Amino acid sequence: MKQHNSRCLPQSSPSDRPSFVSDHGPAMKEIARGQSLVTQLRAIVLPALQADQRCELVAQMFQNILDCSSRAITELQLQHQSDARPDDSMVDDKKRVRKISSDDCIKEEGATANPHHQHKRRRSIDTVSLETPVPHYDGRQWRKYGQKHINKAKHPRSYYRCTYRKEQDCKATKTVQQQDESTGTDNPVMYTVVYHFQHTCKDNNGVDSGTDESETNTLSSSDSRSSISTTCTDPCDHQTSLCDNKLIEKSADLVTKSLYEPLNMNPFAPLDLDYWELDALLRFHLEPDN
DNA sequence: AGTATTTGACCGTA
DNA sequence: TACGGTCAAATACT
Repeated sequence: MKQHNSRCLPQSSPSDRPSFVSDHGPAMKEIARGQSLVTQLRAIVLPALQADQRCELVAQMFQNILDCSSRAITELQLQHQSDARPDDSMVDDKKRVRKISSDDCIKEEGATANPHHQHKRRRSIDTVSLETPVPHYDGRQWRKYGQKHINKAKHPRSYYRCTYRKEQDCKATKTVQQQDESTGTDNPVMYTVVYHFQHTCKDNNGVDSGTDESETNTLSSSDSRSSISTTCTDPCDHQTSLCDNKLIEKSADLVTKSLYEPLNMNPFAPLDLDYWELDALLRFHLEPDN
C-alpha cells in the first residue's frame, strides 16, 4: 500500500459539496451539522464497542439517525428548490443534479453486469452526503479505485468502492473530497463524503450490512485490508497542522489514550482511527465556532 | 508473491 | 466537447 503518497490525499472543493449543506437555510445547516457530529461520534464509539455484542445495534442506530436526517434534508431541499439561487459554489453541483436526475441513471444498477458499460451518472436518491473531519472512518472497508481532479475544485476527488464488491457483489461506493475552505490553519480539515448505494455485503464478522433502512457498520477485522480507506493515505498535511498547537496535541494524546486503552484489552479490536483523524476530531470540537 | 494504490485512458452523459 | 465516473496496467507496499 502507498498510504503515505501525497497523491492519494483525500481532497475536495465547496463546489462539490452536496447542495443541502451550503445554501438551503439554517434548518438544513443544522441537520447537516448533526449528521457530521453523529458521524464523528460513530467514529469514536464503534471502535470502543467492537468487542461488545451491542456494537451491531449501535452501528445500526447510528446509520438510522443518519438516514433520517438525510431524508429530512431531502424534504427540505425540495421545499427550498424554488428559492435556490445559483452561485459559483453551486455550478458543479447543479451540473451533477442535472445529470443524475436523468432517466438513464436508473439503468445503473442493472449495468453492473457489464463492467464496461457502467459509466452512468448516479441517482440522487441512492446517495447520502455528509461533512466530516474523519472521512475515512465509517466502520466499513473501502478500496480506492480512482482519483480525479474535479473542475473548479482545488482538491481531487477520491473514489472508493466496497472491498467486497467482487466477492459479494456489493454496490456500495463513496467519494471523498476535501473542502476548499477547510485548508486554513485555524479550521479543521473538513471533507465531503458521498455514499452511493447501500451495502449488501457481509463484513468480516459475517454481519449482514445491507438493508433498506439501515446499514450495520460493524467494525472491520484487523487484517491489512482494514486500513484501506479507514486510514488516511497521506497524513502529512494533518500532522503539520497538529504540530503548531500544543493544546490540541495534549488533548489528542488524552483522547488517543482513552480510545486505545479499552482496545488494548482486546487484541482483536484494532482502532482504525488514525492520529490525524483524532486530531481532526479534536480540532473540530475545540474550535469556538464549532 | 499477494494486495492495495496510483493514474492515464476510456466511456457515457449533458 | 467538457465533465464525472470507472477501468486496468503499472507501481508501491507488506
